[in-house]
Amino acid sequence: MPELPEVELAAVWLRSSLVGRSLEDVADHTPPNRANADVAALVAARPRMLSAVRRHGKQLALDFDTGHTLLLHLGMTGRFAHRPSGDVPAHVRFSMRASKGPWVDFVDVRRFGRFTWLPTPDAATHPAWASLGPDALEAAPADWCSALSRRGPVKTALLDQARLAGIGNIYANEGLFLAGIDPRRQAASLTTGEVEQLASAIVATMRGTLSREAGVAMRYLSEGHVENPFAVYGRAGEPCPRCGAPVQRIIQAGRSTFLCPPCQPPEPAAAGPQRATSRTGSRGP
DNA sequence: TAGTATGTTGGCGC
DNA sequence: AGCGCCAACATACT
Repeated sequence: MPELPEVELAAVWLRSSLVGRSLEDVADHTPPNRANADVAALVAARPRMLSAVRRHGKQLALDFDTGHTLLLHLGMTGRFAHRPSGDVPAHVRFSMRASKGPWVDFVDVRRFGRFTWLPTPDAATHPAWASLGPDALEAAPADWCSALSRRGPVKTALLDQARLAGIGNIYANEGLFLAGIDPRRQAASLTTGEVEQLASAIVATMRGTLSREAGVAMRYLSEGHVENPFAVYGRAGEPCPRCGAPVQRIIQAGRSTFLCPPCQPPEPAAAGPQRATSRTGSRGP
């Protein structure tokens, strides 16, 4: 379930499971007909230790003692899980095991996860990292303003990893609802105050997930269904938790958008140009 | 069976 | 050039 909070939890979990411990085994479980050169290179390098795990947005960098780095994106369904022993479950791509520890499996049902094996620890220069905007949990107010100063709907702008890194469909939807902003509004039409409200709503929702799932996420492979913890995401037709009106689902840029129309009204037409002008003017050269 | 799914990317058209 | 839209990627579930 990887957006920024889930990737951060994966990083924390990998650090506590593997970093600094003696690495006993690394195994490639990719089927031969889908062989992956980067996973093969990881195994062939025979690393003895995972030295550090870093995260930026939804990207992970696993630094090994050999000087190599595995860049890893979890895609839609990538996740790590403990396996005490026994048969390798379906959809495991590769596994690592520290001495006296369980196997740590990278599992990816839909196989949208992407790896890149780098010969240096300098992940920051790789395009997958260099092209990312500021991390959503670290971004300053000015970063949010500039990320949302371009054309296009605010919902779509939030999903652009080159503007702000780490926001996915869930947190974009939740943040816009909590801030009372219509996802269809032009990003550049938001006032500075609205941008600040949106930023704090997204950060608060992310921190909520981090604290709620700390120590709970990345459990064993078979887990029961978890209750949807979000206000509007995935709740089309259900009553809005604030006003009771039915949550509406629309499509933007091919992705589902959930909103409560009364709580997220369109921008009043008369105020539009004034707001856009005031913010643009304050950023002048 | 058809529709939908938390992400990214490349191609196409404006 | 830059931007938005959409299909594709692979698989599971309702």
